[in-house]
Amino acid sequence: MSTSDPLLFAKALADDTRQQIMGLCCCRWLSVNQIVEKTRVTQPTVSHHLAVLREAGLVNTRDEGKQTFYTLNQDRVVRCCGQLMLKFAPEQQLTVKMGEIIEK
Amino acid sequence: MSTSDPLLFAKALADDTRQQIMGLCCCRWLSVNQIVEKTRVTQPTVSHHLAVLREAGLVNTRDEGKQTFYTLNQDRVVRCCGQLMLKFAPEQQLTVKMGEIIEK
DNA sequence: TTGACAAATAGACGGACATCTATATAATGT
DNA sequence: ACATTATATAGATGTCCGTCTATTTGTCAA
Repeated sequence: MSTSDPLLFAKALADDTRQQIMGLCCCRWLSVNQIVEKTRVTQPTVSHHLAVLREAGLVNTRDEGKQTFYTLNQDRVVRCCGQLMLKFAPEQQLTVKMGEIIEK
Repeated sequence: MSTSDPLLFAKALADDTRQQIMGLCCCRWLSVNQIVEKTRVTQPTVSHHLAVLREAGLVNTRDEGKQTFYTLNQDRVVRCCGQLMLKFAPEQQLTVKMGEIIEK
């Protein structure tokens, strides 16, 4: 799962519900049911989206009894974005520009 | 075109042909026909993909007589990736990690 | 072991989209 | 004006994918 395929990454992000789930799982662990409660889709649909995110390496999982908890893999987000920028913005002064973006 | 919508950005990237076109237009200006020659799809298909990239602000255009030249908007790639990281990797030390990614 | 709950899987369905052919629009040269 | 070339647009078609219902798998408690 260390190969950061830009296409796989982009496809995983290319859905509204999935980005919503990513936002929910950012900085915290949530069970599938907790995610279902916070979205407008059914449990199987959430499971489906979590599978897509898992295959893209974008979430970490932790089993606990009957429940499975998910959290966003922030490190992977950074590495995938980094890959994208290396590929599609090779002429840019990345460290400088990133500094600007982070500050404002 | 300054609103960097993460979903629009991801959808624009979520296609193999489109990423291929982005790679071709990276660091140089190409006419539509030149792009067609370097891909395996027809001219209308290339025009369609260029329209998607244009609507996402990912390409710049220059008209010259009959031809239209396209080039990748690297600055926007950086800003969109920056937005994604701010949204989905808020706990990461971005400047540090980006440094690591750029070096290796 | 049975019942209840959590999550994953299977299968169906509808809409979104990538691609094509055909045609329109626009610019240039004869 | 007409022919030619470059690009965009229209419309059709097939495939992918997001969503649902129904069911299965797995875990825990009584």
